[in-house]
Amino acid sequence: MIQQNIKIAVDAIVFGYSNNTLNVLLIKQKYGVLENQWALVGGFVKDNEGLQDAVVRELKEEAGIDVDYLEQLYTFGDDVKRDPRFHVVSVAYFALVNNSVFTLIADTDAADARWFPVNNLPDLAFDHKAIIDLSIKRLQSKLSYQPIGFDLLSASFLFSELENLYCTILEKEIDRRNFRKKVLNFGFVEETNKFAPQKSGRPAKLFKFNHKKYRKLVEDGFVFEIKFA
Amino acid sequence: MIQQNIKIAVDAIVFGYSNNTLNVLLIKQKYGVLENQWALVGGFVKDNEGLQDAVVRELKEEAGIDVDYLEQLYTFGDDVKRDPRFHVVSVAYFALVNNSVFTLIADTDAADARWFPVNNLPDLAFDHKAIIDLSIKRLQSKLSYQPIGFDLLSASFLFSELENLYCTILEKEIDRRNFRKKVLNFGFVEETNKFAPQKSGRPAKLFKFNHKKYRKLVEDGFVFEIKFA
DNA sequence: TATATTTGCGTATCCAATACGCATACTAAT
DNA sequence: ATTAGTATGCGTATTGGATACGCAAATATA
Repeated sequence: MIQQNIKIAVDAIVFGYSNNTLNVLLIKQKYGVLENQWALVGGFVKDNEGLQDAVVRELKEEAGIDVDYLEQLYTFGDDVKRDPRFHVVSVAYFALVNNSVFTLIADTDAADARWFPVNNLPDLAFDHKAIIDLSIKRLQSKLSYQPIGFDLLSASFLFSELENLYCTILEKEIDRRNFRKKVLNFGFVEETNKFAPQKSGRPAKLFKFNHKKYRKLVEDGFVFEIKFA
Repeated sequence: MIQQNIKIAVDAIVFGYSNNTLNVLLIKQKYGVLENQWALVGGFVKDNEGLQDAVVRELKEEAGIDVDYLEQLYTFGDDVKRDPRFHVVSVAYFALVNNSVFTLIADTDAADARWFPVNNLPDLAFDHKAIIDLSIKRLQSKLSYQPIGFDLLSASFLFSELENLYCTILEKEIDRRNFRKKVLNFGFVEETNKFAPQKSGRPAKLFKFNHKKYRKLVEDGFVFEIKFA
């Protein structure tokens, strides 16, 4: 049997969107080496535990949440000193939660969990800042060719919310009217008969993302894509 | 210190292109558990060795090559029994070699190395078949938004070769004339004053991919993209 | 009643992708 | 020689989707 002194960890970069701001979930552990240090949700993989299972477990233990979207991002292990204690390879996962989860984050036994706006992050443990930077790039590019923006909103949402989400995350100006036309043309974003609680201006209909219709379209060869000049 | 009985390995999926065929590099190890079994190039990461360093080392040891393109593909570790002996997480890397490397592969001390056409693979060790399938999908999609096709050809190449490469890998028909127009329009594929050894038909100029020009264009905001109906 | 504000729909324009015609330059066969 | 065959290289017409706008509708507020 091979002798090897490398540990495997997983980390989760969880994004939430609220009030026109993109946020990342960070935790401050109550005990251990990372006490008093903000860090990504994560920890060591257990023997006979799958990687994704490990992430799901850590998300539950440390932040008390289930996420809406989860995919592997990248495995960090080129710098053997990224953890100063010993050689750790970390498999980072990219996760999204919708607005209702966003509002419900609470501290757990293990850690203090909080949302931080991506452009106002505290000092972070290890190379977690670099990992978050990579995730943001991934989120930006994914937004263009996969309908993951909907995972950051509530089940029903306003067009202006969807539009602002794209604007703020991609840091681009987009034409409201052309955006609407294009998205409605896809056919999987449907208007409901409900209206949003009134603010100012003309009352706005609530819309829904029809997952079933989207899957069907993809099966028939549809390729999602949203671009801006 | 944490106790953990998981091993970390790396695997490389190396693609080569020749005679209108996409090939994968496989090895049959001369000793050990994988004797007489075709498998991807790979092995366990050493203590205090970076992941990418490990891949580069294995490629040299087992196949005697340096690759032209290398990037992390995916980390396989959801199935804790993917290696029946013990729990192994494998970080898979995606690699490309150009035509001159392709012709030079030789057996090494460690293993017998051979190219196999992707549509005619032998039985493979572990989950290596699934890993290759994923790589092919990655190659197909990368071809559309990164100029990696050039890494599979010689330094100078015919337009028909580039064209066939796209056709065979993407399994699509494309209009020769429009393809040529589009690629030349990019500005980083330049004609040389050399001609290819004559076959039949009108003599064809050799072309080159100008890396420097490409990088400059990208800096100025150029986004590579090649699509087919 | 006027003003501000946001929503929702429609049309004109333009550019890049597509479809396709055809001359060119060679080899090979008769 | 002449003809057929083959692959290269260049050009133009068409079109469909992205872009740029104009503007009416429906509410709150002053």
